Amino acid sequence: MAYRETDKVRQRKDSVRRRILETVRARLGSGGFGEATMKRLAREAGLATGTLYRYFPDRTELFAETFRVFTQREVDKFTEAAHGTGPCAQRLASAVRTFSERALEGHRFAYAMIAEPAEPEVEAERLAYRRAYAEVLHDLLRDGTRKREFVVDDPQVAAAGIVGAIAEALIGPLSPPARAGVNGRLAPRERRRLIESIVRFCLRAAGAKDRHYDR
Amino acid sequence: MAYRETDKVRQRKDSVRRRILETVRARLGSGGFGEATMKRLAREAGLATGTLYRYFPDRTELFAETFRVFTQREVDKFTEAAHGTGPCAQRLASAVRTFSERALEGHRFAYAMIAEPAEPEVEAERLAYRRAYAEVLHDLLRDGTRKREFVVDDPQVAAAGIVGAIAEALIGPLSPPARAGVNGRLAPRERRRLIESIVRFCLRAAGAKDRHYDR
Amino acid sequence: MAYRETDKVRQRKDSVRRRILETVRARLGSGGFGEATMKRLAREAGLATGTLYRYFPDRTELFAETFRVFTQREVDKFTEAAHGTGPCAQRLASAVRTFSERALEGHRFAYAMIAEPAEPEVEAERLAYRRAYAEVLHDLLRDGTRKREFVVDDPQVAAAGIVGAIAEALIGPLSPPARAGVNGRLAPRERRRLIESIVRFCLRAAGAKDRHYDR
Amino acid sequence: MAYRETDKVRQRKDSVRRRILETVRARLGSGGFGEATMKRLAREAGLATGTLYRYFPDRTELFAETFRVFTQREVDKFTEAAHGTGPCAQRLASAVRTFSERALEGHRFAYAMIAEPAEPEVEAERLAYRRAYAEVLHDLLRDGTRKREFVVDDPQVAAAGIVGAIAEALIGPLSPPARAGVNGRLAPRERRRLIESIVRFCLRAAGAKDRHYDR
DNA sequence: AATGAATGAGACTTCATTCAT
DNA sequence: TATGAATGAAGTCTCATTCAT
Repeated sequence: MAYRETDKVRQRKDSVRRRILETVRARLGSGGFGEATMKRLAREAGLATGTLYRYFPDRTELFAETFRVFTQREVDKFTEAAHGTGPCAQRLASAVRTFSERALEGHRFAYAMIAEPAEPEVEAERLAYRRAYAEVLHDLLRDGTRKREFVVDDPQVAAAGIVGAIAEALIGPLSPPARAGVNGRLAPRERRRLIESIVRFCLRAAGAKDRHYDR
Repeated sequence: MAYRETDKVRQRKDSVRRRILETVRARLGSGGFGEATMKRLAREAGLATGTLYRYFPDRTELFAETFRVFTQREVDKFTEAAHGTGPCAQRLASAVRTFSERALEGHRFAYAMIAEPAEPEVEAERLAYRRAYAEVLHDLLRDGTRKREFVVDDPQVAAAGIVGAIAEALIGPLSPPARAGVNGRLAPRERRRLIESIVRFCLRAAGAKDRHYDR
Repeated sequence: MAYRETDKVRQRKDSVRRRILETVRARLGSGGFGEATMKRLAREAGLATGTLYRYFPDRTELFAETFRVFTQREVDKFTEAAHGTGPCAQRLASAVRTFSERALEGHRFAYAMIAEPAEPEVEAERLAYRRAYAEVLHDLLRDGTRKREFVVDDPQVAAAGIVGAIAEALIGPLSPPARAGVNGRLAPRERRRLIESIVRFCLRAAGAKDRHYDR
Repeated sequence: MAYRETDKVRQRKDSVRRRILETVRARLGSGGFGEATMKRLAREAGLATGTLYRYFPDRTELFAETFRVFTQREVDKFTEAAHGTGPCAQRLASAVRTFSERALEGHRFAYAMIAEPAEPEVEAERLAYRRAYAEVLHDLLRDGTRKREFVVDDPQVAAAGIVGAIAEALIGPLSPPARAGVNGRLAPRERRRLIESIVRFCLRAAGAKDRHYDR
């Protein structure tokens, strides 16, 4: 019986690949690049070192691909939230909430995605990540300005500013650990309050007339 | 006579120490942690590797101290700008300008100070750095709110948001390279315009009634 | 019918085996041992890595067998040329020409066969290769000496010397690239001239009275 | 007391460098490139791995430098022998003896120097090595031909041929182990006889009229 | 019988740190 | 006190070999 790349094999390969990417994400999310050695990643994925190299040509590309995959996922959610049909302020509020909630989940990973300097290939992915967010916001802000729902001088600056504001408010020193409970996580109640604070801040920064789009 | 000699020696040691810290700053400012090897830092400071260890116990502490020293310097300037006697909006504008200008100067260094994940000791310094900024802003925002010059729901969130907004708008994808001229630097005109955009964004985010504190 | 099936299978296996050996030869002939990884060889033979191990127990034995097979082929040609019925000098000239021409064809492969140090098992094959040539020459030189056509003090040394002289003159620095035309190959005219120079050198080294056995 | 590269330190460094090169030579001389790993070389030189990299930028350059150093030494001796004032045949005999004796000492090392394919940088050194020998011989053969002491058709081919003949006769299968005594070395008596056989072969190959330049 | 995914030892190289001079 | 030579642990990556499919 000749060897065939059966469905089973292909599924298994896909699953291994996903497992590797998920492992990288987890490690970046708790220790940053410094701790993400190939050997350690392999061990944590339950594989041999060499196996990583069957799926990705080198360490750089492994990280770049991780960024690509998870960026896409995040940006999709974000875009979906921002592209509703309701009032712009409502859509902005929804987008900010989405971003915030997902970032609070993947704390340090979002951090690594947004901030951690790395090799040029990775920087390129990071750039795409930030830009994707900024662009979605940019469109939303311009739309809102046209419709007189927002007052924004420079939509590009405002878009970047909102992204940065959320990130900083979420992962900066004010919230965790400063506001964190045990094990560095916010209690659900605190967390909701923090997010709504951020939402209001962003709405105000966008010059939204109506800032009452509470859930 | 003996103690005079001692004095001279101390001065010399201080000077070497400052030189080392300045070298670290310069290197972080053009290459990040990755390129900041002890050997290279020593060479760039005109010293031998071993000499660095006479001034700092290890690499971690060298970076931590660098952060400490330059954080203090930056925060001092920032505080000075924020602590004037004029209207709060004017003081906020001035503080934002100060932060922005200094960050644009020391681009990558500010980046490293704000963003680059590192060992816990360094993270602690970074935390202090961000917190120092946030606290100055926090005070200013509360002051402004009391005086009815600002409208802010949660001063802590707003403070962090403003810090993040500035950082993102400055070092995010919007500015260099997207807005950059040749060699990655903004032309003075563009640069002024960018900073004023950021100032207006922050004033609005603070709910400032009067947003016309142009220079 | 069963045994016919078996026959067909055997033929197929032989054909695969030959294909593998030919692939090894080709790779050694253009890249040496360094580039001859099992994976690459498998790919170039149109097989999977594992399949190589069904035909040869390990890498060492694969190379050893390659040497064995091609050595035999070369030595056969050489022996045929040396074993004619004409004058010894003529036969020597013919043998030298044969060796030279074949070596110039399979440049790097001959090189690998003659020179490249390797594991003991391969060295053993290489030894056989060199010895086979030397023995054929040895017989010819003794024959010629008895018939007073040659003057040779020590036929063993002379035989080895002639083998070495040919090899060196062909693959040493004198010929390619020093004498080579484009793409490292001698023009046919130059090539003929080089070979005839070598022939004359060998004839003289054998003390041949008559050295005019030009083609 | 400021640090100064004292003579003692410099001498020590020179000595370490020589020790490393000698270690490489020894290892190439008994195992070839395959066994010459950086770790093993370091251990055999009594150093740490990293120390090798203080003296040579990488493995390739370490080998290239080894070749350079020992090539020069060998070629110097060879040239000295060939450049006497006596009859050409005598000088050829002397040069051949020199080459042979030294090659018999450093058996496999000479082999590695002459034959083992390696990275381009090493190949370049090897080329220089062979060419240096060939050139010295080439000059001698031309000189002898002018003075009617030699009869040679193509001095380049003859020069290469003589180099190859010596190498093959010495390190080929005929001599060790075939002719070797215990531990792969020739007895002094056998050794002298072998060398004189080679000398006579070379003299005849050069068409020397007088072939009696025994020691 | 054939496949190629997986393995893991081992190669080269870097670099923070120590210590004799 | 300053130097920089030496160290060796640890990182990335390769590749011969095994084995479930």
